[in-house]
Amino acid sequence: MIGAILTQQTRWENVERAIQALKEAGLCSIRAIRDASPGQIEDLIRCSGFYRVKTHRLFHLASHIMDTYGGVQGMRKKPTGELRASLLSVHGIGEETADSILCFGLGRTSFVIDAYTIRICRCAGIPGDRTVLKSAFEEILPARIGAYRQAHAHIVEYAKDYCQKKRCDTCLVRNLNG
DNA sequence: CACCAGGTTGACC
DNA sequence: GGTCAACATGGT
Repeated sequence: MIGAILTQQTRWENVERAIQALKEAGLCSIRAIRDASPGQIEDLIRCSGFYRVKTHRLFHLASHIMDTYGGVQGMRKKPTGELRASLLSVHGIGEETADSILCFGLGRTSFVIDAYTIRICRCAGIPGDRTVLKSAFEEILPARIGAYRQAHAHIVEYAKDYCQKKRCDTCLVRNLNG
């Protein structure tokens, strides 16, 4: 969940270092973050960029979870749809981050649609916005969490190698809205 | 030095 | 309802 916030518009390699720093400081948990000082969190996650806004977002998420569910454990028995709406109500958490938390954090079969996925679908001639593509993937994928995680991971890996700026200029799909 | 990165929000037309 | 800058550091 913490990684989902930190990776917003940021390479995962930089996020890993921030998470390692949080762990070494004993602050890599929802409760610990809620009770930490903002300055300390800022220093620890600096290497993941946007450290001030991300610190705020971590606090928003942490206090929301503690206040609403009493902790991460309290989220386990709730239905996925309810959790998703709940997460989306947190300032700084949009659809991708919410699905990322559900899929990779809580093991729910809620497919993550990121900018790469939309871009690749455009390259492949598959139209539709995030909502349409999410439904399409969820109809196709087997209802196993491993399948959801791997499919997303494979798309990101593929995009890094083949859908970067140069190649995408070739297939004219730079504009995600067009 | 220029450009980009798995996103979200709020301001402005 | 669409477009755009802000957020900030690290890598190529």
